[in-house]
Amino acid sequence: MGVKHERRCWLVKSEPTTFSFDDLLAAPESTTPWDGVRNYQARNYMRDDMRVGDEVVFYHSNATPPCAVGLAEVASAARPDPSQFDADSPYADPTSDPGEPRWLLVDVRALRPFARSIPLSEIKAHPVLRELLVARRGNRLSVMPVSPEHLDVLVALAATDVRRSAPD
DNA sequence: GCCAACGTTGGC
DNA sequence: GCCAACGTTGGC
Repeated sequence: MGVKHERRCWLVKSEPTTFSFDDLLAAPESTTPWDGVRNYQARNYMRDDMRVGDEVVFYHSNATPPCAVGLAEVASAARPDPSQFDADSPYADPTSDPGEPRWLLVDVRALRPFARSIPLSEIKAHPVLRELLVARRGNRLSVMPVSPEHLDVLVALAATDVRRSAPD
């Protein structure tokens, strides 16, 4: 028997007015290069820890309400982010050395939208999900780890109908 | 639009 | 190496 890889799970943020989960679903192969990450910690997660097939929660930031909207997966290993060398890109970094690019990206592929989106308010109020990094005050990472246990809770919650406040 | 939190920059 | 200034993120 081969050695079983431990699951690694992630959450990525995107502003839906810039790039939404629907945009990802509509992209060729439902896949896009996750470019523009300009934070060292987020870059290091992509470079050192992300593997093809890792599950990814897609989160809409700066949305009304901010919420987790669907499931995606890592679809490539980390590679240089071309936008850092594109002078016309808002993500251009003229100080990055093409021989040793500073910024990396991975491809992200949409798997399926959640049956219902889970708003941040519900994540914060949830006894387990409140531990998520995205629920922590002041957190600004655009790529962050999520434990498999937390991801499972979130996915199960997102598969349910909106909870009724009273039985019929 | 406001502002708290955070990362980065640069003077010293 | 410290830290104030600044820019950005992102919830509200």
